[in-house]
Amino acid sequence: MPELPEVETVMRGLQARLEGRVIRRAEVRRPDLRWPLPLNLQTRLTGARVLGFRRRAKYILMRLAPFSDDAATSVLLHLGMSGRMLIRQHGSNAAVLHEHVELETDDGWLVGFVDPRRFGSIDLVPTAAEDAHRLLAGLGPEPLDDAFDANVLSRALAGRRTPIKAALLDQRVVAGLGNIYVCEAMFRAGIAPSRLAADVTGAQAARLVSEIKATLLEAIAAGGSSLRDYVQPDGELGYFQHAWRVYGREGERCHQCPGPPCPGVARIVQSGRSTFYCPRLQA
DNA sequence: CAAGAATCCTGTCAGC
DNA sequence: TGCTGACAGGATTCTT
Repeated sequence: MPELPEVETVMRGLQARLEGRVIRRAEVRRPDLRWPLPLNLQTRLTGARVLGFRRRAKYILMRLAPFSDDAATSVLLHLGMSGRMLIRQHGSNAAVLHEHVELETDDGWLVGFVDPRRFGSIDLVPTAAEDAHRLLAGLGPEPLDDAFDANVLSRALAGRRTPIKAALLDQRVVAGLGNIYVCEAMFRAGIAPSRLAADVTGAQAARLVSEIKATLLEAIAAGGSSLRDYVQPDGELGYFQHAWRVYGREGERCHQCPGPPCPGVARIVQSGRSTFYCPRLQA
């Protein structure tokens, strides 16, 4: 479930294992994921030292030290719907299904990119111009940045005749939210998902901003605290249990309705995707 | 232009 | 059990 908090947790796990290491061996096992992979990906990875990581929206950027004659390059990675990173020690391993890329570090660890649905992507980008990459250039503000505030959100929503749910999923409005965290943040902010973006008031935008930040921060904290070095015993990196208040809870009580019992979490479909919400608390 | 649908792909689960 | 259809955490591209 790679939305922003999961991607952040995956990135921290990669950082702990890869930062400062040299990639002794790289294996790119297919020519494409969502898009064609760079023809020189395997070559560029092999022998490269990993300098550091950063996250932008749901993308992970891994900076590589320059080879003698070229500019510093970053690997741009997106997990799509089903992408996972797998970390394990060299040796004693059966083949993993759908492991499309595998790295081996100079201290004997294997880092695998596993993605059954292949909606993920990997590209190379000059480190000096990471944000100019076509996949990053159009992204809206980072939700956890101070620059993402009520005014910024209000301006982004102004005039949009689309449901607030769809607007918050639009990565040009705010970058990093997905279906789960949008549902959770709207529930916490008491905003009905079908309300038109343009009709969200300034006060409601402020409430949304603060609940988006709180929801994401809590999830990141849960990921960091529930994983040892961000790796679970099975080697899966960065995924964790989290108790959603409404997501996936159709028919259950929301536990926040005052007075009479909650009528139950409702599920509707908006632009082809499930929305979970409390019909009484969200207006 | 904006908004919604269709699309890429595989795995899982409910229902028969 | 095996089959079928619905659905899944994303985001671009195609239609209206």
